[in-house]
Amino acid sequence: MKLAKAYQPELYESDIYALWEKLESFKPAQHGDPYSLVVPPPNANGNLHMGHALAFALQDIAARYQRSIGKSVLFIPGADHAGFETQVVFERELEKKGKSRFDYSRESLYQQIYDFVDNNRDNFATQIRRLGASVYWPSYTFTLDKEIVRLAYDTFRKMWQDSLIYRGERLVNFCTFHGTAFADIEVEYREEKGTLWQIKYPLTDGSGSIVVATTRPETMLGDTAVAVHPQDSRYKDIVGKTVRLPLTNRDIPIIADDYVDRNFGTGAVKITPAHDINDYDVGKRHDLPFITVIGFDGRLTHAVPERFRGLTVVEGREAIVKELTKLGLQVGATEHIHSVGHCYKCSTVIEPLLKEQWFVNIKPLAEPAIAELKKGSINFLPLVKRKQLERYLETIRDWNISRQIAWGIPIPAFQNEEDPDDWIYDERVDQETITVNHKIYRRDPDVFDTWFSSSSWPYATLDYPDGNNYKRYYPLSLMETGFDILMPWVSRMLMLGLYITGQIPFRTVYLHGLVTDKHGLKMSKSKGNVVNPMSVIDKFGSDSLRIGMISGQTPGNNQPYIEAKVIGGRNFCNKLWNIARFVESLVDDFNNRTEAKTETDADHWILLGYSKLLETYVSLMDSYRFSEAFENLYHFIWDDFADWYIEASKVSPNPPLLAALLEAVLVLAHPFAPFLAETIWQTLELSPESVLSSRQLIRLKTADNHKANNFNHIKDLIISVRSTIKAVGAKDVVLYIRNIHSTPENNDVIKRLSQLKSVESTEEGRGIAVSGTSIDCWLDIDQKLIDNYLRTLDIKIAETRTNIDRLQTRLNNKNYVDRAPAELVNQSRSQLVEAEQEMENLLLEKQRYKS
RNA sequence: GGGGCUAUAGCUCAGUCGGCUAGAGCGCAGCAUUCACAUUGCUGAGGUCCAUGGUUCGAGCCCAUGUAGCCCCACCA
Repeated sequence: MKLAKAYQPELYESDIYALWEKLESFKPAQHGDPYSLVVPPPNANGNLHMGHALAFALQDIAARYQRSIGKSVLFIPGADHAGFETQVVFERELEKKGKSRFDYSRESLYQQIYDFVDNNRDNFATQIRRLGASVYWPSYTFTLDKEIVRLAYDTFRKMWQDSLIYRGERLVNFCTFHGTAFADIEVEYREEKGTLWQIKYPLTDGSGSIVVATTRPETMLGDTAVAVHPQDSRYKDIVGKTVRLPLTNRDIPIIADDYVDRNFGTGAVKITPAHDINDYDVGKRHDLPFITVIGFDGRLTHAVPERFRGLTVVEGREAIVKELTKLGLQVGATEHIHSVGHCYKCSTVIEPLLKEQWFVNIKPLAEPAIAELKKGSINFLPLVKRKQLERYLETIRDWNISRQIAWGIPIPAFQNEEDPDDWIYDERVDQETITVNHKIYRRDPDVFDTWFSSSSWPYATLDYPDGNNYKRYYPLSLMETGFDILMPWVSRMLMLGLYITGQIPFRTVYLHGLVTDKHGLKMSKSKGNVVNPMSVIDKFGSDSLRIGMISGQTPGNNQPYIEAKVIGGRNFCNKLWNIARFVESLVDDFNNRTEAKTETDADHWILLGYSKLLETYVSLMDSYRFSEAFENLYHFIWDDFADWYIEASKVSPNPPLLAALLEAVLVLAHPFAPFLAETIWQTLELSPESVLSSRQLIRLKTADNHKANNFNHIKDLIISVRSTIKAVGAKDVVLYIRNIHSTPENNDVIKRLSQLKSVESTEEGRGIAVSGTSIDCWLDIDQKLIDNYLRTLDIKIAETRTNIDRLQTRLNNKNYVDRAPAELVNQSRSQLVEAEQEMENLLLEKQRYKS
């Protein structure tokens, strides 16, 4: 089969992926050291975005590279039910039909969302295939798969038995629009302008009053104390007295607590234990009553005077301030900037509300994780993220794992109808009530936080505890994910991994940054700056997208999506394609070719280049420096192979060597351009038994360094000649080259690549001397151009002088000579000798033309 | 309030152990054109490595301070 003139990815990509699947190319090899990685499961309901394109590129490059060095690679794909996220998406669908989640039972809602996600699954898997991800599909895992649910239950039960789970009425972050609680980390804080009101609370005994400062007057109806600082002399005498809470007939105590900041506001704080996290702590310390005045619907409750009941928080605030003002109790209002928590989906202000929830006592889990981090047993890229994670774990609060949504794993806990404190663990979650010991228990309607189950991902996907995969591939070699989920996900995987398996869950964590638009702004639908990876593939091909994403990429930094980089990738693919076409034109049968012999200087030079490349490539790939590895490969293929070696080949072709080089280079390129490399491999029918994707790195024969270096001199000469010809504006020039440097074949290369009229061997110099090369040679240029030549000569003389001065200054510095490594000093010395020689030649040359 | 990141060519970014003339891609200027490839080739211009101070024989890199932009965490009633 012949290669077409230009690479058209759309003609090949889907066939190539199908071929890989048919041949089970991504099935882990029987032999070889294990290397494992798991896709951080994208939301099963959605389309992949640019962040996924980057993540899959990085992961797949790692996987393919590791296969090429003989590892047994297990690369596991998966999808996340993404509880709350997905329910929100589904609710929007319902909304379009004029329905809401309240129209259905929890079971029905679950089933509908399940079907909805199931319908989208093909779409999702197709996109992963289009990205070329070399995942092993039979190991595909979904976060609601039986085994995953099983593990979530086992984990919950183990924690229950270890007394790490407790149920408590705590303040939770509650979104009154979505009707569910969130973990601390899910709340989005924003700086906002608010008002700080000063409100006078009269003392019950009529002996005066105390003024408190608050941004939330509506919660005063739930106040159960006023707090001042114990050392605050202003209030010393009234601590222990009570105040009559305005708008109510309750008397509440004035207490002393050093939580209070004397310098803020009036130094007196109203304490509302049921609606503020700090007040909650104060309330606990002082054993105050908890009065809930805001309900889960975001409206004032029955605990407030009738005229305020049912008002929203905002309405209540207005009404209360109005009434206080009328009573003369509102004695000040100043603008105040503070940060307010919002629901990250709907922006509703998060209310801290008292709610019974399941919590994980996190300290015992965090401590071993911190210890592992400190030991450095996990390699972080970038390293700085390790410290950040450590700090996060040191201050982490207990983890609320209940969510009040339908889409998720039901919590396997039941409550005694008679005794609310009697909770039992039971997995019969398909039943609303169960009977145990003649007592009726009612199922907790809540589901687990998504992170609770997805944090078991590293071992759950490996069939913990009995699976062979677990035994062979745990801990994972690599966890590649976005740095935005370092805290919510990576931290929890680490804690759970240690807790359940007793081992770290992964050896290396690679964190990529956010893919922004070209101006560095976050991509979002509302800004209209979203680029869809699938349309990029349509336009430029999958490999081009991949190369565009990883070139210049480093871990931990955001990176803009730049189309020019994708185009650069496309051009590279085209270059490699055309190299293959050139080689194809010289080789009849790739499988029955004679062994490559090394003949010309160019042959030795390219072989030496390849072996250097191979060494650099392996060391960079091993340390996850993909961008640099690719850059080296890119320049070898484009500059060395195409621009020099192939050009030289046109003078004296060595087809077997060209074929061997092409083959070798395709193996190195395939992690970066898998579709292209495989297409060439298949089309040229290289090693027909195996696809490229299971081919290991190829070591070529060694080169003669002396001959290779000879070609370097030829290269320098050609560059100098080109540059000189251009500078003086000559055409059709003859080059004379001294006999000892000359071989007929190199002369032909020089002639061709410098576009000379001819190259002739000579004993004596004729014409102008070519500088910047160690080969003695002369260009026979037209006398009329001598002035131009002298000008370029002067420029060169000036440059050389600068160089000599710099080297001399350095060598005159006694400290340098004494303290710098001898190797370096010697290098400087020989550089100086060289430069001086060059100067001498240049001056002589100038002298020749002076008259 | 605590912690962190970033600042290098017109643009987007690399730069590992500090090593001497700081790189890439794109863009720009000029030249080339039936040749594997115009998705091309060749030649070239373009930098106070944010600022100041320090350490060092030597600093883009290490230390200190500052400036600008960004992020994370946590509490501000």
